Amino acid sequence: MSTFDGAKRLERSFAEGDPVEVAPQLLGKLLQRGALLARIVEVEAYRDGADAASHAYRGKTARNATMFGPPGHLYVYFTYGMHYCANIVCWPEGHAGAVLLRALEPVHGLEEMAARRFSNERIAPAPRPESLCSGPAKLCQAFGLDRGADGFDLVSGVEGVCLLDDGTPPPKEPAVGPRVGLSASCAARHERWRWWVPGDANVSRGPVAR
DNA sequence: CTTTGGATCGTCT
DNA sequence: GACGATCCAAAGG
Repeated sequence: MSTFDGAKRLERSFAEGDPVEVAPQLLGKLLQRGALLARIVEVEAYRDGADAASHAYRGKTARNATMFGPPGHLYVYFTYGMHYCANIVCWPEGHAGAVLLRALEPVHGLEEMAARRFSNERIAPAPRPESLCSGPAKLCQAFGLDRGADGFDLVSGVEGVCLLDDGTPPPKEPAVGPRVGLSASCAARHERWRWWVPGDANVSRGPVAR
């Protein structure tokens, strides 16, 4: 598990706090898996029993158990019958919270990402780089993350996936807005707990994207 | 350009 | 039995 270009692993303490505080700080950090490397450009925060949009809202279950575990681990869930989404677990063990990775800027391994995203068929023309990781399910597909990756430790990186810091600071003034995909009846749909790098081409296309 | 509908199944009511 | 922390292709302006 080699790091990249002198980038350093994130400390576990980085994820020990409130996901609403941690999320914007993750903008600019790197996700690595083998030769794959990409920079985080869009995130959302999810809390616990006080956040009606969170998987942890109604307590611990088999699906969301990782959210209640120690910080700095990967929480991957299956949704819509065909997609996976990846989160970074926050808060100390026993307290559930996470940051959803919504979009990444591909840095290395674009061809491998494209191969996972667009299996078989067309090798050329090469897909636009912004089509590889510009959504929570897209980035999971590009990185090959599924329920088998749930619980991976992103700090030690022992399972082959880790978070790195190459010194790039988060934006001083990140763009902010409401979270994407919440139903009209969700009590927490107005919370502005989505952050992204202003103007980044890899940010997901949502109702109020960009 | 924007809008719509289909795919597809684990999870919780 | 209903509903997703989604994506894509196709249809409509």
